[in-house]
Amino acid sequence: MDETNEVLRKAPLFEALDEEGAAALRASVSEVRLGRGQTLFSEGDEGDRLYVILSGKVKLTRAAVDGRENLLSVLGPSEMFGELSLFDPRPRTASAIAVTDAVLAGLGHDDLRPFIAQQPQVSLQLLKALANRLRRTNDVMSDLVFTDVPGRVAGQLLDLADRFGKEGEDGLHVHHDLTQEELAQLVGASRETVNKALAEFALRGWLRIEAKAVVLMDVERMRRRAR
Amino acid sequence: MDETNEVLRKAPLFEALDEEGAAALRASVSEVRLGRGQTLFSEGDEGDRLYVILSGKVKLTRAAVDGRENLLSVLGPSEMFGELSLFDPRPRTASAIAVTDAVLAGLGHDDLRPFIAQQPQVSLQLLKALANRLRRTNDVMSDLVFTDVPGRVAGQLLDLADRFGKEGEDGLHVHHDLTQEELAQLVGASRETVNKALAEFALRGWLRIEAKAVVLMDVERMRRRAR
DNA sequence: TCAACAGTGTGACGTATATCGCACCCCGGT
DNA sequence: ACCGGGGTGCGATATACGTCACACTGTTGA
Repeated sequence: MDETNEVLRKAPLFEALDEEGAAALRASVSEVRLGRGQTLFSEGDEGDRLYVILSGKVKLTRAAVDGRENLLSVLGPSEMFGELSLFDPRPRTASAIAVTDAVLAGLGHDDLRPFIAQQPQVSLQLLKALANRLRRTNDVMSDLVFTDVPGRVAGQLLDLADRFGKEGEDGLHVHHDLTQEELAQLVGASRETVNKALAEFALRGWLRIEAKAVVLMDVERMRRRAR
Repeated sequence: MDETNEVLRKAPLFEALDEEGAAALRASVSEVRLGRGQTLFSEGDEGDRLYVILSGKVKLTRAAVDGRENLLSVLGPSEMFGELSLFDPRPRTASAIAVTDAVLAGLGHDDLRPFIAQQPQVSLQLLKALANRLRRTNDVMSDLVFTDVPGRVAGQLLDLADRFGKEGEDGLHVHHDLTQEELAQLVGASRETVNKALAEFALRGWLRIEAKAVVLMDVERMRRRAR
């Protein structure tokens, strides 16, 4: 539970609180452990909990009637999800599935409510988080309209690099933990097209493909290709 | 200024306040009048004001480098926009342009801040509004991925019908005030394709096309076509 | 140790949709 | 009254991408 506190401290929601408040909030946190591929909740479920990722990665997905899937986002440590149901008590509109083994902190609506009422910083922090998410989502939307598949793949890889990238000898290692199928669902394209785009980038020497990871070797060119 | 108060009273942000608070907030409101086609603010501008539409319609647009445009949304009376910059003080990420003559109430960051601190209902209301927007935006994103252009057009018309529709003798009148070009930008498609989709719907007797409006005559079929 | 299977790589083909081209029509301004 | 331009209707052509098909590889686990 020590690393729990460690990561929670960095989560925006807790950062806003004084030591006392943070301790009180932590007390009502429940820990959840998920194995790779395990579902935390599904579209349509009732839900009144918000989660902060302590370790691992989680994907948020939506399914069409015919079974096709679409990834809304992939989240990593210290990131938050499931807040929508707190302010808008309707069934979940996406499923949450662990991409890797993961540990989460779960926080109920009722536990959080008093903090919203008494500590304006908390609501402000939540508002910031939502505003940010909305901006990002709008960006993704514009990309879907304006940019072709290779461009979206490049953009998505750069985004993943920002969040999960580690600088190395031979380039920027992005261990995204996604299959190409999942990457395809994330950019709204078919697995095959994404595969071909990746192959093309590799051929040009812009990146190297590894298992569930890529190594970016020419970030500048990737950036130009994305827009 | 009487109708101003009338519409403001209905706006979610004000609904949450007691009479006293609402009066105080209204006092710091500034009124803005826009002519059709006039720009309120542009992508990249600094901005620390939020707007509530009192009358008329406003579109939020983003432009690609090559000049193509994409409509994020079209908003009508009592709807709010520009809040993102309040919690996340970065330049505006979209332009706001009047689709019809319009009157807006503008509210500065600094005017609103004390209310967020002291009246938790206000932040709660804002959180609800943002959560709702996020859900809608995610819906639109899924549509872009899953649904073909005619489907998206049908869906968008139904959405506009919900917000601007008026039941009439001969069907549900949706006076959206958009050119087909704008409608196309709203669903992320070309003007021509949207035109053909509309023509197809009209041919089947599902709707009638009027100047900057449509009359939905078979909502059920439209709804089935959308998903 | 091998079977089974999930994930990946790549070509052939079909199709939705963008792009281009043009004709028409309505409406507002001179 | 008429001209001009923005908005619309619609066919011909080009193309990016999805779908299908199959072969290859690596990993898991019996």
